[in-house]
Amino acid sequence: MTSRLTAREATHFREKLLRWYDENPRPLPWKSDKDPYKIWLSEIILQQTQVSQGLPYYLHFIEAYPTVRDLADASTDEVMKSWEGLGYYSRARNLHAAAKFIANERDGVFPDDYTGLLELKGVGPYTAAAIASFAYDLPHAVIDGNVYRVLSRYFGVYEAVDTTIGKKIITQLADQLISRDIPAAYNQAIMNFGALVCKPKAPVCHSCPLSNRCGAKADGSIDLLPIKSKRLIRKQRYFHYLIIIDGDNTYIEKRGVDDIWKSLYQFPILETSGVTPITSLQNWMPGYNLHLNKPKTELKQTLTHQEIHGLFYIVRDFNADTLPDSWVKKPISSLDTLAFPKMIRTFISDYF
DNA sequence: AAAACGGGGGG
DNA sequence: CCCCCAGTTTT
Repeated sequence: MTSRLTAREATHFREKLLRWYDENPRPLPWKSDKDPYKIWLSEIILQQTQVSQGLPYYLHFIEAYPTVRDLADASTDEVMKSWEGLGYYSRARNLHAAAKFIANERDGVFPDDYTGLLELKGVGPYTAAAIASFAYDLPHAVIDGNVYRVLSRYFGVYEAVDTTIGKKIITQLADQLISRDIPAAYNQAIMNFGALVCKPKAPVCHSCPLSNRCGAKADGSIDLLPIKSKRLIRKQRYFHYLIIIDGDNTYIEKRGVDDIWKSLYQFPILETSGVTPITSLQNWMPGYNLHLNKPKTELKQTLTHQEIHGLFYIVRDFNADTLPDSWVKKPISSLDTLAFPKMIRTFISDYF
């Protein structure tokens, strides 16, 4: 399936959109100059993240790591701490890896074309197009959630956009629509337009400069588009955390497994498949008879594909002979400087 | 092609 | 409660 537009259709869309953007600019700090480092950083932070949520993190990163070399020279723990609370932590790990790659293998010089950008860890088609256009004025069309929505509505795309065919249709449309003269402005324009006018819910069609030729508007299918086919299944998990009080110290470990929250810290953990609180460590440390009091606190955190139930047990008389190698004894006061998942950070703040 | 990966905000 | 967010990587 191909979606070819006439030059007239494309020009109309493009010019209406650019005119709207002229009248509705959105000043953001990373747009003030064309520093690819700042643009890259902002784009990674904004992946699946709203501007309002990512902005404080961006400001912190720029201050803590003014250049890609500063970021490359930071420790993993420091970078993870800077990212704490923002979610999708692979972004932080990939960001750090890419910074080291640029600083050490490329002498601090950013790739300056789409293909080169794509080789950076954490940079996919969207981010490569964004950097290529914003930093280098190259004509690569960004395709993000806004673009899927705007184009599927305007051009009446009823193919689900989360399928190969649906993505291809949107991509072909986007590639025909982007301005060859001012690709950066065009990309900014369509994303802002999607965020402010052609919104997911309650789009502002009455003041939309494109509504007179909008396919979805014409057949009343605005709230049906874009169509998505996949539905979400959420798994329940039960994490039992041992808060071992040893004077002014406690024990923590770093999550290194292939699972959520990799590279963040946690208290010693036992996972069960059911809700029932545990009362001993028999299944994990056979022969060690320790009675666990009922959890001091229970917290729940909902992630995209799982719901985590955190049960926090206070243990004051822990004296097992041997401890797992991964456990590290730390002063309770030092926990502030390490990165923990949101739920654990909440517990620490409330309890200590 | 599908699943996994966080956390916050809006209706 | 469900959907969405300036998506990418892994399976």
